[in-house]
Amino acid sequence: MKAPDCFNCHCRDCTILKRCSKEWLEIIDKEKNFIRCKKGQLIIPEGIPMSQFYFIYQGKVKITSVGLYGKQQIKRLAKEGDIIGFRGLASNNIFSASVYALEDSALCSINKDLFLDLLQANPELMFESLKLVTSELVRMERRMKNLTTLNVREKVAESLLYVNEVFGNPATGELEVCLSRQELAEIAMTTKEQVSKCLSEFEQEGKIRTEGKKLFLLQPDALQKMTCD
Amino acid sequence: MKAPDCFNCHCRDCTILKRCSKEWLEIIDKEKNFIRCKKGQLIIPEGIPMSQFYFIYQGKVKITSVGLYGKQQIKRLAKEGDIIGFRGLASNNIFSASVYALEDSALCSINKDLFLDLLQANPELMFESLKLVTSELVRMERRMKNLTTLNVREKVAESLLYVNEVFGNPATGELEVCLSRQELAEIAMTTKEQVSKCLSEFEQEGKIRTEGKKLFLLQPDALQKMTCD
DNA sequence: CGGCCGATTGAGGCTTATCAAGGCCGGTGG
DNA sequence: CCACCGGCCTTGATAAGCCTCAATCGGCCG
Repeated sequence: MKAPDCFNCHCRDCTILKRCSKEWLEIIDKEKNFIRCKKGQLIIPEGIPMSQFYFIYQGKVKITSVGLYGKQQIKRLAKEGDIIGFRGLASNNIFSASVYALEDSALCSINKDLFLDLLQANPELMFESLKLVTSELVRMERRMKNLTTLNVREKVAESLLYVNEVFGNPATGELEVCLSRQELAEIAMTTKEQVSKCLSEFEQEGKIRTEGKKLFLLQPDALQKMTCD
Repeated sequence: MKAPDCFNCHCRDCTILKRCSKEWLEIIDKEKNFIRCKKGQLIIPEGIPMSQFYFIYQGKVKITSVGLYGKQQIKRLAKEGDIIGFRGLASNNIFSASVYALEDSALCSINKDLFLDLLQANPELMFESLKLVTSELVRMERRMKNLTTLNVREKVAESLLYVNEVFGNPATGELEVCLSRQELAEIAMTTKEQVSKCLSEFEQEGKIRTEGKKLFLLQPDALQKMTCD
């Protein structure tokens, strides 16, 4: 696959490109890097200085970080059109998480300084970015509340809803992503065994359906009722 | 106490006023509301539409929200100069938390629309707001990681550090705020009994010192080492 | 001085993590 | 084509950590 051009990008409608003048599009198109990666591959390692902004051109990724005793946590899931790098705007420039490809993916990146220039030159984009970061903050606080007050069963339900929010097919209820039990556990902050048991229960209760590796949410409302909001 | 005027406010150096032109200061001064409240009082109730931005003029507050089964959680602590209301920028306009005064306090508020106008008219303020919200997001993610991966003892340590970050006196190590064991538990997401036990341990180990209702951090580094970062 | 509220400390029980055994594929090689 | 292997998933037993409950203590205020 060769690097796409920004003018005809299928992500033209995303937060950033949508609000760029022709001149800025040209600059970005010229300056951008293009990165391809295979399923499972580490794209950005934890701990490096955050000098780039990344845009997911294609595919799905997970953003993880590792805590005490090597305990893994999946902080966020992202897909085509999403942006990675805003957290670098806070004083600390070190990237505090790793990004892995959940399937074959492709990303574009531009230098952080270039993005900052673009922000300054484009008030509308700045405002959109503020709203974007704010809504991430709100979502993070909701997840925090769920993960710290709910029991295991409820946390697994909440996590399924989160995965559905990002990767779910509203028509079929299918979670169109391949996550292992271990990965679901790292979203729900529990163990793979507990996830397994909860999924079995949910299936018996008719709330979800499994079909090989596929997962369908049959009664998202029933899951919703188990969580806080 | 009568309403202060914005030109001579002791918070003139805060995020907002610092970046206001004289004209805007006049408008804000004229449009602002001034609210006083006693210790323990509910200032903003959960669930109301978010139509105002609040600035803490004086005092200390806690921002709490209640989860399933009435379980309380303290999401954030704030003090003089801090701003409450950015979360209203996300699509959902409902305020998802309550604000209580931890001591006698005073707040100024302005209409959300006025603040939005001010933002649009002032790119520098917009950018500062973006950085502010981003750093809140980063801090929230760090707390989330701590509260979901650490054991009780470590969570209590982390919570003491958080309180210290907001209300701590760097010179003496004193946490200059009066929080009950129950409130500390709602920060650490555990029970008041566990907090009590951990504090006793920490004191025996020389990490903290209690003096009546006062709390001093003697070895913040030792507490730090127990957490993730 | 008595009563009340919050803090402390200990005992018991519940939830959840850990460990272990067995099952179900998908891939590989004979 | 089939046997074998390895990885992941499932399920049950066990153990540890934490919450809940209860009793006691201590300070504060009337």
